[in-house]
Amino acid sequence: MTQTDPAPLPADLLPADCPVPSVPVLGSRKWAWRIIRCLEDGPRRFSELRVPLAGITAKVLAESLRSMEQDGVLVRTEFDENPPRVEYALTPLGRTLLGPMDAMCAWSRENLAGLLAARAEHERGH
Amino acid sequence: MTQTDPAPLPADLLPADCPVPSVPVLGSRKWAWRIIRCLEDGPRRFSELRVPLAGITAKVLAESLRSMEQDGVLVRTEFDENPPRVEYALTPLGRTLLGPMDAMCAWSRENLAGLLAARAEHERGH
DNA sequence: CTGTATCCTGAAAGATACTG
DNA sequence: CAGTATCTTTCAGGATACAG
Repeated sequence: MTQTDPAPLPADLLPADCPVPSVPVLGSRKWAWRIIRCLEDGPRRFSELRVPLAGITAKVLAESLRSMEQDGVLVRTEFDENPPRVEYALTPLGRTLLGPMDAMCAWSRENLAGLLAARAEHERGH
Repeated sequence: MTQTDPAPLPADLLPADCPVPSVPVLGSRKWAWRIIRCLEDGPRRFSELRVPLAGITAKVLAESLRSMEQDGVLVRTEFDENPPRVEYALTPLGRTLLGPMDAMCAWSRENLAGLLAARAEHERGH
């Protein structure tokens, strides 16, 4: 930073192209990615989400949904009925995530097998 | 899990219903995203990486690099010199990540301010 | 049905000291 | 220079029980 390096990697290299260390909303929240996918085709109820998100607990699902609601990528709508009914839907902002996600999903589909193979190879060798 | 799950898949990698639950390599590793960015323009030495990755410890950087090497997205090259010199570079596979990452970075640039505002709003009001 | 309230675990990260 | 070795911390996630 205050040093005089011959050919250093500038400390501001990252902010120029990548403002954040990881992807907001999707980083550091295990289920966020899949939750968004499950809402892609329309609003879903709490219990509806639990089916495709096999294994998720109510607690974690509720936490994830609340967090994502605070980020503005989905909205929670509570209907005054009995039994209670709550729906979650992507916001317009949330929908803008789908494009970038598609790119990442395509990459994963194409390279997941190779990744697993590479890791297995390394584990055998050492 | 105490459940009797008939198909125990790598829960962090393989989807139940959605394409990909999270991004391999980039998910669940805080610094991976930025490390790849730092290698985008060419090989870098260990100490060179520590500059733009301000705050990362040697331990975490080494761990992250090892992990990513095992995934096959980067290679570690050790030169037999004194003082020791080691370079890290993206593999062709690693380079294929840059495209999808660009899409995500663009999204972040465009929406980060809005996200922070939305969260701040939620924390203030409710 | 849609959650909360607790308690617990585990993996990644950070702090610090040391080494070939 | 390029790491390793420990130790501690942190916090998302999971198990379970309970509630409006």
